[in-house]
Amino acid sequence: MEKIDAVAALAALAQDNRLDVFRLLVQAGPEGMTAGAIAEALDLAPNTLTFHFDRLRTAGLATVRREGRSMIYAARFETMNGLLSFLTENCCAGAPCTPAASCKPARKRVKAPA
Amino acid sequence: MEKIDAVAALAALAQDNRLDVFRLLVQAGPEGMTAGAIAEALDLAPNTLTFHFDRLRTAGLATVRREGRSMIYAARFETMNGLLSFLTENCCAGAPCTPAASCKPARKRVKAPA
DNA sequence: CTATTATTTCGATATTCGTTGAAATATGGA
DNA sequence: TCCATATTTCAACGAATATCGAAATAATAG
Repeated sequence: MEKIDAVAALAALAQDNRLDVFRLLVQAGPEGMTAGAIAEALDLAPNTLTFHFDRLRTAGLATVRREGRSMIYAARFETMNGLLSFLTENCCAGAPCTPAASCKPARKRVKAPA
Repeated sequence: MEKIDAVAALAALAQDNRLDVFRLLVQAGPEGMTAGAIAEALDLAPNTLTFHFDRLRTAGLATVRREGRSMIYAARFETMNGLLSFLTENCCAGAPCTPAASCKPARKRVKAPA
């Protein structure tokens, strides 16, 4: 990950509500979560939430897909992984630290088949 | 590390010049570096630099000490370590990921004895 | 088509941010 | 003491940020 992308990802996560959103997306796993469910869980106005989603997407930390009337957002673990690698490398500055952080999706949540 | 501290640390690192400053501090190791040396290395105005140092210090990512006319700034690896732990935990959401990132100071730079 | 639900877009606003220039402060040297 | 060096403080400024209310858009149900 390039420095410019790391800064973008850091900035995306450096906000209270947005960090909560991302945490929720991480917990939701690759399946993702509807904007409405997140709005309800965090008690955020839908337009405010859209603003935060845009930030996360621009930083490469989230993806969207439409499903019926709902927009389903999901975390991009790959980018988070890249950020952790960047920070670990730049924190340890060439010294042989721990192998580097790694980020994998939470266990796939089993949903009742629709 | 609490969420509020993580947000503070993320925000402190989420800025181009400030991230450069921190990277430089990390490379300098526990010995630290004078404000002037950093200003020269990054071509930043001294007052701008003071502003960024304040942010890093408030976030717990740097410390200062005076030495003669110079102020010597050093990275707080402990806080960086805490941030990496926080992100790793909140990224993997309970799933057994890699042991967690760890951040140790870079090898002590051997300076020619004054 | 009309109404309802889910989300986004737009405009406004208060706040915070990063940078600058000028002046102040602190330390050490002549 | 007077001067140079190193850094901070202060005031100002434009730009970006986070939030809100109102209106617009997309999709489905009736």
